[in-house]
Amino acid sequence: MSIAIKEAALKMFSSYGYEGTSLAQITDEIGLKKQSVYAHFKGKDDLYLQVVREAFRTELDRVRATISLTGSASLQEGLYRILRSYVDSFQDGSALKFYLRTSFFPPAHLFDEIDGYACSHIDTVSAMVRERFREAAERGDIAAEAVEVANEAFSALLDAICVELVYGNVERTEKRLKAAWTVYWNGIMAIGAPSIESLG
Amino acid sequence: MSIAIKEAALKMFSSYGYEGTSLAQITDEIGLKKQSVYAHFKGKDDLYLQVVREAFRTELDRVRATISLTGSASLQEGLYRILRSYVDSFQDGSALKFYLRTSFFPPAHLFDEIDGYACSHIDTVSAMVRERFREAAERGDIAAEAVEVANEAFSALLDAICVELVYGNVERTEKRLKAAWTVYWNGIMAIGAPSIESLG
DNA sequence: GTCTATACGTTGATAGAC
DNA sequence: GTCTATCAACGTATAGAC
Repeated sequence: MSIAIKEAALKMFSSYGYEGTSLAQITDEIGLKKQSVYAHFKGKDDLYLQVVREAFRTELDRVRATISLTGSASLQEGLYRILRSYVDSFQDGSALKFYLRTSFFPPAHLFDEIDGYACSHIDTVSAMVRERFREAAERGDIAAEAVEVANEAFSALLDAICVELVYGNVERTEKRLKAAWTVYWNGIMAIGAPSIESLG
Repeated sequence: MSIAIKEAALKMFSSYGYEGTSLAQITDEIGLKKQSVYAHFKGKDDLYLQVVREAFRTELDRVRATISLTGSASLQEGLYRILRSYVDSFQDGSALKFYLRTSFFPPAHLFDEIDGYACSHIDTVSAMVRERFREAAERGDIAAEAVEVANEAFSALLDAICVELVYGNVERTEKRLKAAWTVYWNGIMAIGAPSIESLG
């Protein structure tokens, strides 16, 4: 039952936020009375933070698995598959949706704790992706001097996809992904390459 | 006094959200009692929606003025100045900060109205920027076939900058802007140009 | 573990004196 | 227009029967 509460909480919190979700709304989802929450959690904050920790863990595992699967693919294919995985895994009740909302606008009194988790998550993901760029540079697929810029720009691209997911819908996100990816890939291939103008 | 209430409301709402901000918190900011709000507004929703409308208007005016000022600049210079203006204008009590929060996660019972404003805002900004791309294509500064893709990717870049503003800080945003802009500009210049590989 | 009953603070909102 | 007083509703949280 404790996991049913956390599942319902994840769903409601990611749709309505911490302050916008009451314990009654959560328990109504699974046909329970709000008082029963206190048999499993110390209170609302405890429930929320447990959901935070599990969702962040789940989300990191998902990203790690996705990146791991791209090990044998080309850089181009691998990066694109990573981006696509975000679109594919975003839905109601998903750890990704909750992660995005709570990272962007955490409840003020829990900011420090959540910000710690969020920064750690971002750094870890960035480090894993950077490793892909490094390997690609070693193979000569991209310029060595492009690694840091490409990695930073990739995290920006990732955020842009996430924004469209929380803000718009899947169709709009597909369109954005297509355009931004084209520009991004052309852009990192041009770094360290002979410039267009000097060839003109 | 009515504008003082709206200023305080803008600040609190953008930091703590609709549900996370009480009328008492707003009036405390300016040494007023919460009951006095009802002499100027019908209620919390009325206050919030008036703040929404004014902030969206202010933000659109700001963007329009910025883009207008880039009329004589090159595409490269103009686009970069637009991006920079977001970084420069983001601060506590700014219409931009409020706009971002309420657009991303509006209170559920006001979703339809706010979503309407937000979509209108995005479409208007996108149209203004598209005009810059169109002019650049006419001058031959970019490929004609690049206009739509460049515009869509630019709005993605813009969102990525905004995410870093609400999420991180100005320094991190500067770093991201530098990297993402380099990749973006290289990327749109490569569209319609002879590919790197075909020159190798 | 879940329920009913209850406590208690805070919320948005109204009435009326000044 | 701002204040004090007051309200009903809802929030989190606790106590105790089953």
